[in-house]
Amino acid sequence: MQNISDIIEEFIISTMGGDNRLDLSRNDLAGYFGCAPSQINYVLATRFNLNRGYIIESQRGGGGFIKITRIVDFDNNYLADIINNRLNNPISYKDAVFMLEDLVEKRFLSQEQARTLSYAISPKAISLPIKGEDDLRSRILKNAFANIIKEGRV
Amino acid sequence: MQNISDIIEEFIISTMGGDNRLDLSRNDLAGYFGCAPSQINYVLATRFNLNRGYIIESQRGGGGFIKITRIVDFDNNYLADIINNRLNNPISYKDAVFMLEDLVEKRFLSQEQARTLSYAISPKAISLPIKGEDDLRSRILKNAFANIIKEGRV
DNA sequence: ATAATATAAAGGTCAAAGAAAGTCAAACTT
DNA sequence: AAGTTTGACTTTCTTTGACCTTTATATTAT
Repeated sequence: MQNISDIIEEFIISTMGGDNRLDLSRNDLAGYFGCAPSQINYVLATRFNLNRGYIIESQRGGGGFIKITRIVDFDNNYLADIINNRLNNPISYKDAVFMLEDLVEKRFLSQEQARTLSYAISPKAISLPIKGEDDLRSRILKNAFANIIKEGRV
Repeated sequence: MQNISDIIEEFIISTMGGDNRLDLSRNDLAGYFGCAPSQINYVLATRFNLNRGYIIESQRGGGGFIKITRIVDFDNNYLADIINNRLNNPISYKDAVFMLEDLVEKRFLSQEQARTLSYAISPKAISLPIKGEDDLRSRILKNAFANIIKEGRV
């Protein structure tokens, strides 16, 4: 049986229009899917976070809302942030795959590059006898990105 | 009497459709055959591993699954031979680069795939605090090649 | 009319429980 | 000896619920 989080994720993505934004009510959405409201937070935290190229804003109280925005613009800042910040920390396989997909959409990587890298950093490929797989993964990606920048091509 | 592992193996193979893929639930399958769940892992590890031309993906937790994919034409593929033989042993960076170039020349890899992989397996990317860099390198390539062959059929 | 207070209407957090799959070594077969 | 079977323990991911914080609106007091 498929889990609810995946279903909610799909729903959000398919509901998000061409403007890459979506306003929603946490309680309504939870009601619609018959789940606990905090489940929505779980989905947002695991699927619509920065690694995946999303920003969440929200407001509490009467008339409260949750706003999801897909980051569309790709510039040196975005890339620098990835290389200098996010990839200086360990990264899980799942997060890394979403990061790669995000970078394909933003035209920094080709599909082929992203796929090839995803094979190279999969748990099957790099699982270690010691702790540190997520750390190794970010080093591999960091090095690959640096070289791809050096190539100076799309 | 045939052992249960063989029976499960046959079941999996015969259940796998023309698309050479199968999604299964470890617990359900174990329940169906009245064996320990870990028996399924044993069957997968001994019969559906990379050396035999299969790729396993899985997820834990609610809605978890195990996905088996058969790499078609695995047996008569030059890459597959490399996977089965050379890449079961450690490989240095230099040797790996030669191997990649060779595979590009023989048209098993694109330039871009080879370049991307060379970034991922460079000493800078994967140097380890412990011994084992060359071993890690062959595992990365092995996994990447297997997945690239798998792509090729689609 | 204004300021202070109360109430209701959101969303947020966190930890415990649940649901899978993974690991590993001991025991068992052949 | 090699291959198989089992089960206890671990890890990962998801779901739920109790409790918390913030904000808007309604009510009350001055």
